[in-house]
Amino acid sequence: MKEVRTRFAPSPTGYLHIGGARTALFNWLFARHHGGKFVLRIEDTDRSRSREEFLADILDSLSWLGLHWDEGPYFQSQRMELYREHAERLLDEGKAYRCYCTPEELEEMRKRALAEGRKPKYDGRCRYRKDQPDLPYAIRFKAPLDGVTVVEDLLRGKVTFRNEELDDLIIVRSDGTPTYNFVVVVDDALMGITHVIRGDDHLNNTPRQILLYRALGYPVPKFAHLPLILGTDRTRLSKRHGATAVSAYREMGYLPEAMVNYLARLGWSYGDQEIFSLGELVEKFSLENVSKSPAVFDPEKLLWLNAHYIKEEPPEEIARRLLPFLKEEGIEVNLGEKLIKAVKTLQPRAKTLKEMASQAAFYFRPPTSYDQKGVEKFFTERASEFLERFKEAIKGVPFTEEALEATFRRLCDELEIKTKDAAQAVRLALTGRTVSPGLFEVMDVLGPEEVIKRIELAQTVCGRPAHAAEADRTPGV
RNA sequence: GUCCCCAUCGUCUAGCCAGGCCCAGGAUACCGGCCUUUCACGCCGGCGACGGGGGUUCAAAUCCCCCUGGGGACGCCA
Repeated sequence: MKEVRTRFAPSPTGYLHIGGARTALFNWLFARHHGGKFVLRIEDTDRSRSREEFLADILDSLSWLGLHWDEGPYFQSQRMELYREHAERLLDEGKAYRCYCTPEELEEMRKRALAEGRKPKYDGRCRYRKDQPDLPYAIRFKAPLDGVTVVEDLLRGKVTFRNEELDDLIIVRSDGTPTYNFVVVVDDALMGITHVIRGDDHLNNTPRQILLYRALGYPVPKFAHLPLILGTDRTRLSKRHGATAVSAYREMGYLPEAMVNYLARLGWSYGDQEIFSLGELVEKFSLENVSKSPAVFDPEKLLWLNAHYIKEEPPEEIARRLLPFLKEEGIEVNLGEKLIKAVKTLQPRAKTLKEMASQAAFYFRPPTSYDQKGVEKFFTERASEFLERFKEAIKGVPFTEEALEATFRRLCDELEIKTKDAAQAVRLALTGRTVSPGLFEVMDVLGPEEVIKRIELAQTVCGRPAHAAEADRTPGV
């Protein structure tokens, strides 16, 4: 059997978005699953809208997701000669013709057709034209006027189009540049693409493309049209629905593993399984299990998967990826033992790396203020006494979670203070907040000197009800 | 408007092709409980769907038809 070759062909007119990423993923998975090749091609024939910045974003995002291409990127802008030759050939063979209609005229015809409730369609007025006026012209493909064209879709089966529904599409613009439906055929044919896997929005283009393959004498590849990804309002996912760029999720602290896993399950399934690694996806992916109906993008489920991978991956790895997010928080640390320990305490608590960075901040700088409600509730005189005794007590025990907890509990009994109240006072002293990872793991990360230092700092505000009204102020004043 | 595609919990989906094992399973979200030094995690439980109507059949979520609904396409964009 012939080697499977798939491609992803984005146009650099926008960031790589969720939908494009899923198309890329499915193509990549299909090729990998069948031991074939995945080709990257950049469709930059629209020179005015293409931008370098978008190209970089697409390449970076694909790499970030782990979707490495075996060939390319090819650039259509560098293949113009090829398209010109093909167009010329069709012209010579009488399979295409010059059209002198102006865009304005065509626009006019379209409007009228729509207004009269007809399908807007070129009437072919230049098709039989014999003269060749000295005017700018576009080149149109001469499509059959009757009969049908059948698309054999791997997902949907036979889809039949009546040729009379199709019109003579423009393959070369009056400025000499080729159009999408034409270049895509030339390129897919020349690049030996065996399976064209793309969005449902291309299904209507497919019969025209098949006609072009035939006219050009190239073999027709297999097609599979994926259902579109929709926003919550059930219209095609777009910027209006919030963040849609893959890079935006990366910046928000999502892991590529979570994104890939989510994208894979959006329109594809494998029984009841929810969690898949890339390798597992390669092994299990099949077009047969791709659903035919459009799917609504659900950020909540993506978030859940992200939280899952944050919990599951090795702390060292998470710590490494956390670094840039810490930097954004103004925290410059190296990938040391303290960071890794801190990450361990945060793994079950953070849903994104960004969130984790913010939660981790207190490990690296002492509180500059204390949660106001917490101060009122927990920085009582009793707590003040407890802090003093606890501070002294821990100096005499080994600094391990177990020993610290034992000491803590003993002291609670002795001073007849509820563990909850004591714990919250200590938590507030150490972190400045009423919410944090477990007390003793926090202490373990901070180390004895820092713990004592922070308790002493807290003692300057704890147990001074007169000042409670202005709580949340800078401690030590 | 015309053409094309689609139709199971709010959402992602299993089941459908090879009808009975499905008064429909999983996940997420939400609600409740347990665990507990806070918050999470985790565990347990709950809520929640076969769009409607006709057929075919002993039997239909599963097969057929119609309706409805949703989406997409109709560019000298890709």
